[in-house]
Amino acid sequence: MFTKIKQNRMSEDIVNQVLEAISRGDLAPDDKLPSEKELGDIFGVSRVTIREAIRSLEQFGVIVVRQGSRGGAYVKKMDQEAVVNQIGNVLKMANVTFPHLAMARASIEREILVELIPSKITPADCDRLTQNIDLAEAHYRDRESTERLHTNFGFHTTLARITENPVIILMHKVIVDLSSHFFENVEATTPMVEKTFAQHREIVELLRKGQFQEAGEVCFHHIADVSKTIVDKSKQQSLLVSRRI
Amino acid sequence: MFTKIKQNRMSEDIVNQVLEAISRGDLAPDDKLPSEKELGDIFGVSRVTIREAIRSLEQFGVIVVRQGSRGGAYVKKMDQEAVVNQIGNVLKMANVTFPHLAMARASIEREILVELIPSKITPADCDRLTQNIDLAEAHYRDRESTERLHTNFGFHTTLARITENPVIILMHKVIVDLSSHFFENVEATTPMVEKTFAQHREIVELLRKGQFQEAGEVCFHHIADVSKTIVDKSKQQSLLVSRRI
DNA sequence: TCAAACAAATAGTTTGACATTTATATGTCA
DNA sequence: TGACATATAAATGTCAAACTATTTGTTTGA
Repeated sequence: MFTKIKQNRMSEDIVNQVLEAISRGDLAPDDKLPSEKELGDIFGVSRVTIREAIRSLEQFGVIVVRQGSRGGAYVKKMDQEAVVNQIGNVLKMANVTFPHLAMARASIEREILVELIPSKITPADCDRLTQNIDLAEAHYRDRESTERLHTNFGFHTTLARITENPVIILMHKVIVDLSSHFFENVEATTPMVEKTFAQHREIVELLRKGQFQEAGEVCFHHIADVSKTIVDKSKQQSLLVSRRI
Repeated sequence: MFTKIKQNRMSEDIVNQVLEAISRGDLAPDDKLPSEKELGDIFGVSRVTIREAIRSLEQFGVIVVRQGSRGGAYVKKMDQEAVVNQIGNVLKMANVTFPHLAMARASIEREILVELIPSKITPADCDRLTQNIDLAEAHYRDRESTERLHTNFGFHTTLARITENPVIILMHKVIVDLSSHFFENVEATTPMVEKTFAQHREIVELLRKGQFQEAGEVCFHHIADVSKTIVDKSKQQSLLVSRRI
């Protein structure tokens, strides 16, 4: 019926006003907020209060603060990477385990292939995916394992991006980012890596042929497979695969 | 190659130490941090610096601060609701539209039904779903429309919870919460509502019979349908269905 | 021309004071 | 004794003024 009110704290009020200004577009990325002193005059509060508001806004992720002569609080571009990082940070405090992430990822990617991509994908996208696999193989030949890992994830991220659905892209990237840590701590064996390349190629081929349903199945089981391998290997190395991230 | 270092700011250091303490479990939910004065002595900094750290931690969502006699900074329980809220806040600053949310939701729920639920669901779960529909119908008869809406969403949230996968549960709830605002601004017509009840019942029946694939399809199209209705109605009322949330 | 010194602007921090809020203890009166 | 008012104490909330540290632009001098 009634909603609880809580007046208190001027810094909160300032935070809200700034957030709204950004939301409205009155403050655009790279815009500079007035200096702490000026903000104090504008809002009629002391520098201390302004600084507290700035700390909140900074933690919220909407501004960056630089020191020095041309320093100050600058509105941050809320790009994908920033949003993913923020969400990732929040999720780290929840009790999420690798198997949960893996399962979610497998399911989301299947939907990406089966439902979300068909109306969007172009031959150019397929070419880009193929290039990605080629690059990953090159990295593997050159023994650049972290680069290879990164490129491999790039394959899946590219798939997500084809959907042009920011919700899907973001959720997928959050999951991939949080998962990647586990991959980095497991040495990849040759058959494992080559199987990955083969399955990636198979997926692209199916996509080119318009066999989205089949591509989705291959992808689902590909991710389930790889994740199972990671879980097994992690257990051997007694890593905390089932503990929180 | 190299990773950027950025020392500066004692409050940052304090934030990190507190976060780590919480992560380690040295600080559990409902624990009280020392008072600002004491923290100042502990870390060897002034109260102002402590307060800035506290504002960051508060915005991060890991503490709540109460004023007054038994006041202070208390470690917050990072429950599902809190995590969902945090992520929702972040997502509000991204350029997400209702159709994106709806599509993502339809896909995720199909996967929930097809892939994630079958190994988990029990007859008791089905009973709970049926009860939910009954309750929603009761609300509808009593003309309690917001209650009905809330209960209807509860049906889908219950489905997600059956997976026992926190990643899925969280992502789903974030999407539902962000979507709900659009539903609230559209008057529901009788045929629309009754169709929803019918489809919910159909889904439960299919689940009872173990026809998960079919249940998934029904659910997918149910959500797609309802969302399309919302989009159309919103356009009539010239709501910002395609603007950011 | 280049480098060192300087100047200006801005965030980072400290200190000390006072205001406000809230739970609890204390006191007073019926 | 019980209920209500009042005082008290322990927090957070806010302010003001100064000092420090850092960054950047500008001037100066060899």
